Amino acid sequence: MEFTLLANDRETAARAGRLTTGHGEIDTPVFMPVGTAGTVKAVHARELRKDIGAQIILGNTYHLYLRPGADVLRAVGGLHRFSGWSGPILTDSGGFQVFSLASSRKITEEGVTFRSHIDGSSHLFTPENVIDTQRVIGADIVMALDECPPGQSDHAYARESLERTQRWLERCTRRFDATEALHGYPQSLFPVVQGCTYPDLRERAAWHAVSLERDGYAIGGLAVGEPAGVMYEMIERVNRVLPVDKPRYLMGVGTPENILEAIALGVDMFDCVMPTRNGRNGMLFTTDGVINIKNKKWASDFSPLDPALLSFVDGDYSRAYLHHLIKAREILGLQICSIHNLSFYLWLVREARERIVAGDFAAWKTVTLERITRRL
RNA sequence: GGGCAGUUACCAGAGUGGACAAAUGGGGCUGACUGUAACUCAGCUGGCUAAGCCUUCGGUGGUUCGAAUCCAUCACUGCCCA
Repeated sequence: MEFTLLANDRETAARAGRLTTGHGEIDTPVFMPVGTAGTVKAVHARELRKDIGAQIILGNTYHLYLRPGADVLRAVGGLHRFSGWSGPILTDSGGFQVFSLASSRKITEEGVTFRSHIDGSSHLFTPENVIDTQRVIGADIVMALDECPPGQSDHAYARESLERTQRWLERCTRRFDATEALHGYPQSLFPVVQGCTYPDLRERAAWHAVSLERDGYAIGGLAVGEPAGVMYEMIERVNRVLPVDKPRYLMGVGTPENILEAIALGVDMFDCVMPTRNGRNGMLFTTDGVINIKNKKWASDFSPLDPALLSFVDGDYSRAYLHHLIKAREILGLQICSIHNLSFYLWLVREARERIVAGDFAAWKTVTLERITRRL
């Protein structure tokens, strides 16, 4: 996997680059729609590719391992073929589920034992078998198994957790380097830098990750309850250590504001469920501000979803019609909201990239944030 | 004309002597959602000079210490029979 830096912003640490994978090129900064269970919820692969312009999407090892299972994915030849998405894929290791499914898992040195949220059965995820599963899934970028601790963890636990995550990372790296891609194209392993909100731990984690010399590096364990300012500080600290010539991936973040701020700090890759989940819950991100489409005030507003017409749904459907669909719990409403919000997120990072290249990113960011964070 | 059932907050609809400003749903209003157990979740939804008070359960008049709940009567609605 290759990463080429094309431009650096003058005032901030923002940069524009290009990442080359076995399934095509990715312009950075990039936003990666989340497709946990082998589908970006409510969105066709064709829409992702053609209408939304997604360049890479996510999958999740934990969810795909439980269902459909490794046997099916091995038999079909990987997730690309299975899902009909022919672009690059990144899979999370299940590390986030250590956080989000905290009530049904147990951490040991060996790995994490989950109680399946589907049928209650127990499954041990180790650094080694998580790599093996991701080989089967065939993601272009695979993530190391990590623990994502809660934002308010104390230093003692944060350190204990980090050190275990580091040992897991070394095991992941050994397994990854000892195995080969199964489906005829290369894969890359990204370490995840943890350390909660403690600068010393973050820096130590970053140095450790860098020492393993991978194709890119992820920053995890943020936006899990800590204030945004603390998150930015952690990103800045870590990015001072990460090599400039490798892509940096901020996992699971975030709001449009979080993303622009993180781009300014030198982050290249993002993913977040916010555009899709919040969309399904009736929240629309637009270039004019945020809309709660459930509100009655949209019932007779026949204007486009977004005046900037970021995707075909924006002009084809009115706010009133979408209000109706969501109130009537029609499935099309979920599709429209998801397509629109993803289009908005992709527009946001694409525009950021152009501004970095053009040299006026900082000024554009200020004006844009003021506009898009209004509540309509 | 006769019989039966009913009339409760924006709508539907529980409640059938005190714990009732009145269950529950819908609707409405807020808020949340950040590597997805989420088309989900939480709060509010009679009025006010607001930890208290006031006015409500078709209208009126009773019974009772006390009535949305019991009685009488009037009005209206639905169904059935003629």
